[in-house]
Amino acid sequence: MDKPFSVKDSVNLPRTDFKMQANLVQNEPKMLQFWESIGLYEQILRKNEGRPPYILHDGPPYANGNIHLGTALNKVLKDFVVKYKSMKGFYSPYIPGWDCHGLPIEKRMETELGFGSKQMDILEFRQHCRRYAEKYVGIQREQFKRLGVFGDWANPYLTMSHSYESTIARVFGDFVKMGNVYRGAKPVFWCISCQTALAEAEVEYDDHESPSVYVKFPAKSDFSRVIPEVAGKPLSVVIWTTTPWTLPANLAIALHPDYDYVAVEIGDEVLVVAEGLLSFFLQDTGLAQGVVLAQVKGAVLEGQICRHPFIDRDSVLVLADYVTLEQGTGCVHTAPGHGQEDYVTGQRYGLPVLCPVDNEGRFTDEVPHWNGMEVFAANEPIVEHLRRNGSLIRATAISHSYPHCWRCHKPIVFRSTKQWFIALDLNDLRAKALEEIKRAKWYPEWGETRITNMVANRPDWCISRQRSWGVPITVFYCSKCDGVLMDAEVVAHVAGIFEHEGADAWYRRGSTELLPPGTACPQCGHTEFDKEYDILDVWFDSGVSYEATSRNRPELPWPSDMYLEGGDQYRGWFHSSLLASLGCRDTAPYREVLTHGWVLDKDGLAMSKSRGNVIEPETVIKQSGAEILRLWVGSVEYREDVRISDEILSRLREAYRKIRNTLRFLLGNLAGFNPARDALDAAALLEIDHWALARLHQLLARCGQAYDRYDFHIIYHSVYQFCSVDLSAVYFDILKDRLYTAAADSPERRSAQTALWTILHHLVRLLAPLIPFTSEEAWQHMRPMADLPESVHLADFPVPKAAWLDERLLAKWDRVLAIRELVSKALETARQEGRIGNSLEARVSLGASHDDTAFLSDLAGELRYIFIVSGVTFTERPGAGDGQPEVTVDKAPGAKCERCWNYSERVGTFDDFPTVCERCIPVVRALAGKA
RNA sequence: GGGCCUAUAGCUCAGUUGGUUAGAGCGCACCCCUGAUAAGGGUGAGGUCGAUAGUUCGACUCUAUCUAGGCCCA
Repeated sequence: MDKPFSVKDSVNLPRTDFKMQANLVQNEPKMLQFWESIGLYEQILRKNEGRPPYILHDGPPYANGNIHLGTALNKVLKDFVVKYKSMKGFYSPYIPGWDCHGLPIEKRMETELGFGSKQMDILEFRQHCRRYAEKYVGIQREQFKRLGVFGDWANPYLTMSHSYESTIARVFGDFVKMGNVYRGAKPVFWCISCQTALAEAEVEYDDHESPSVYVKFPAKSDFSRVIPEVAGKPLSVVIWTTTPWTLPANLAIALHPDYDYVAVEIGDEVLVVAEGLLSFFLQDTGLAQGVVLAQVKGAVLEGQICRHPFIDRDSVLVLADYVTLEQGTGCVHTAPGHGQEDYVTGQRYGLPVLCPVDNEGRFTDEVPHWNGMEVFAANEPIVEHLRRNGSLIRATAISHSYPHCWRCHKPIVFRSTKQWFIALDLNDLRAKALEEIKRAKWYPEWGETRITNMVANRPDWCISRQRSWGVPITVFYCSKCDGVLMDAEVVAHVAGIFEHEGADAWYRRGSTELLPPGTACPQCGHTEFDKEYDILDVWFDSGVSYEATSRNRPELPWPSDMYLEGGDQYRGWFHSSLLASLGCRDTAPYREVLTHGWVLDKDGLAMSKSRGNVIEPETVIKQSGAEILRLWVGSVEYREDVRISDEILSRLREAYRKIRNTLRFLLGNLAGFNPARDALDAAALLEIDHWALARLHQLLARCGQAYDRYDFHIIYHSVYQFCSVDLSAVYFDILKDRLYTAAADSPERRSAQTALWTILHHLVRLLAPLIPFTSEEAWQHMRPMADLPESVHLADFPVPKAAWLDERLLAKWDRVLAIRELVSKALETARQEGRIGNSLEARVSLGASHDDTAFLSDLAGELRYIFIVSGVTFTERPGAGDGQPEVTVDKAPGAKCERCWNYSERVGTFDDFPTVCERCIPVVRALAGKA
C-alpha cells in the first residue's frame, strides 16, 4: 500500500546530488583524474584539429624551487586564454616549458656538493645540475597541473634537452652569420682568490677598511678658456677614491653636468671641486680656507684635460649623471676597466678599457713601479708614491660596505675581461627590433613605450658567462696563433652534434672531434684548436624558446599569437625573445604581448621572506582549493599589481559559494526535466522567464567581449552580480512559488524550467575557463538530462541568441523592479512595526499616477507573485508621481494555504482539501487522483 | 638617480571625449524566513575619489609637484 497522499509533500522541491559543500580540496584531485582518464587535453585538440590555430607560447619558469603566487597567477591567466580559445574552436595546443640552465642551479649544486666541485669533472657537475633541474621540473609540473591548467604536460620543452640545446647553438650561429657577434672587454666582479668571475648574485657586501685618499690631477689643457679667473695660476682637479690601486687605470674624471664646481685658491694653487662639497672637502682634508675664484657648471668643463698624477698619460674631464654630492669632491676618478659605471662612461667617450690586472689580481707589466704586486697590497706604496710626488692632499682610512666573494668571503675586484657580445647597431638589428615592437600589439598599451625605451637605449648584449651549466659559445681558438675561429658553418656543424648528444658533447669531445674535418685556422693555417669555455647567457637560451619549440612541431606556426608574462619580462624574456628571433627569423616571435602585475600583500607591499608576508599557492590550495585561487585570478585587474590576503580569499570563498549555490538551485529545479522533451519555444515562455533570458543575453554579450579583451575580472564581477541580484534576489525568489506549487509538468513550470536550463547550460560554459572544476562538476550533473559532450571543456563557448533579447521587455522590467523596490521598502517598514513577518502575510495596495496605473494594470494578475505577497490592488491617485506610487501594506485576509503559503479567503472552502487554496486545489486533486 | 606603472567606500571593481547630490556587488549593522537551510530574502549605514597647487564657468577625470607603493635599470 502506498503512503497516504500528503498535501505537504505535493510540492516540487529542488532535488540534486550536486552538493552544497564543494569540498574542493578533496574533490579537485578526483576531477583531475577524471580528465586524465578521458584524455581530455588530447580530445580538445582533436576537436579543433584543422581549425584556425591560436598559439599562446609559454614563457619558461626557472626549474628551481616551488611555484609561488606570481607563477600561479601567470599560469592560470594563460589557462584562461587557452581554455577560452579552445572553446571558441581555435586549435590551441599549450606546450609548457622550463628554463633549466643557469647560475641559481649551479650555485645550489656548488653548495650541495661543496666548493670542491670546482675540481670535479665538468661533465659530472653538469650531470648533477641536470638531475636537479629534472627534479624541479617534475615538482612544478605537478603543482601546475594541480591548478587545473591544461597542456601537453607529458611533452614540455626544456632548455636543457638535446634538441633545444642544438637550437640555441644554431641561433648563435645565425648571429655569427649575420656578423653581429664580437669579442670585447667588459668589467666584471672578479675574485682574485678563487680566480673566477662572479655574478651579481654571488657577491656579498660586508664592511671593509679601505684607504680614503684625495688626489690632485694637474691641469694640462688651458682651463682659463672656460674659467678666465684662473688664468696663469697652477690648477688641479681633485678626486677622491677608496681604491688607490685602480689609479694606474685612470683615464678620466667624471663631473655632474648640472652641479656647480668651484675653483678655489688655497695657498699658491687652485683646486677644482664641487661647490656642494667644498666645506666638507676642506674639513675632511684639513686644508686652510681658500678663496673662491670662480664657479661654473660641470658641463662647462667637459673635454678639459688633466695629467695623470704618476703616469705620463692624459685624464679627460667627462660628464656623468651618477655623480653625487654625498662624499668626495664631486670629481669622480674614472677607470673604465675597473667599474661598471666607469665602463659605460668610457664607452660613451670612446675611451679604451684599460685593465692592467691579471687573473691573480697582480699588476701586469703595464704598471711601471708595482708590476707583479697584488693590487690590495699595492694601495700603500701607491699612496706613498703620491705623497712623495706631491699629488696627495690627504690619506686616511675608511670603513665602508665593500663587495666580497660568497665562497671565500675575501674582498673582490672589478676587472675587465674579454666577453662575447651581440652588436645591436650592426646590420640594423636595433632598428629592426624597434620596428617589430611597433608591429606587435602590447597590452596594456604602455608596454610598448616601456620596451621601446629599453631596446632603444640598451648597450650591446653581453652573451658570455664564465660558467659551466649552460650551452657553450661554440667558437675555437687556434692553438698556434691564438686567432679566433668563429664561423657560421662550424657552429652549424657543432649544433648538429648537439642535436644528438646535447651540449655535453662540447666537454666530452676534443676540438678535432667537434670541428668539421679539415678545418684550418684562417689566419695561420694551423689545424689544432682550443675550445671556448664560456657559456651563453641563459636569456639567450629562453630567448629562442619559440624557435626551439615550433621547429619540430609543424602544428605550431611562426610567429605565435601571444606571450603572456609578468611586467619584469620587458627586460627579460619579451626582450631576449625579440632579439633572438631577429637572429633566426627576422621577425618577432609574437603578435601580441600581454603582461600581468606583481602579487603584493594586503597593504600593497611586495612579498618577501624578511617581511614575513609571503602567501604560498600551496597553502591556498590546501585550505581552499585551486578553484578559489583561480577565482582570485579571475577577480582582479591583473594588468596592474594585484593584492592577496586572508580577507580577500575569504571573500572569494563566499563568492564561490554564491555561484555554486546558484548552480545548485538551477540543477535542483531541473530534476526530471528533459530539455528535448519538455522545453518550450522562446515564444511560449512567460514574460518574466523571457526577461531572465534577456538578462542572460546581456551577460553573455558582455562576457564574450570581456574574454576577447582578456578582461577576466569583468566576467567574474558580471557573473557574480548576475547570480546574486538577477537570479537569487529577483528571479529565483519570484520563481519559487511557481516551481514548487504548479503541477510538475504544467506549462507554467515548464516555462520556468526552460529558462533555468538555458541559464544553466550557458552559465556553466561561460565559467568553464575560469572555474573548470566546478563547471565540470555541474556539467556532469547535466549530462543525464541531455545529449552533451563528455566534458564541458569539449563544449562550444556560449553565444547569446538574438531571439532572447527584447529591449522593450528589459525597459519594462526595469520599471517593474523599481516599483518592486518601493514595495520592499514598505514591507520592511511593516515588518519593523511587527505587522508582518514573511511578505506573503501581506497585501499591498498601490496608489499610482495615471501612467503607472495603466502600466500596472497590464501586469495585474502577476504583480502579487512578482512582489511575493498574497495580494495586490491598485488605484489611480492623481497626487502620486510617475514611478513613485504610494504603497500601503496591510495584513492579507483569509488563511494561509498549507501548500503554497499564500493567504487566501478561499482556504477552508474545499471539503476534500480544507487546508488548501483555490490555486492549489486542482493540482492537489490531480495528484491525489493519480495516487 | 632613470624608464614604465599604480593610488575611487572595510574588500574586489565600474566611472564613457572634464558637466547635476561619485556607482555596483560583496562584507558590515538591524530585521524576516525556515520548502536553495553550514542556504534564502529585506532595509540601512559607509567615500573631503592618496596630498597640495594650478588650468577651467566647472575636475575623480587635464597639468605640475609631493607622498606611499610596484617592476626594471643604475
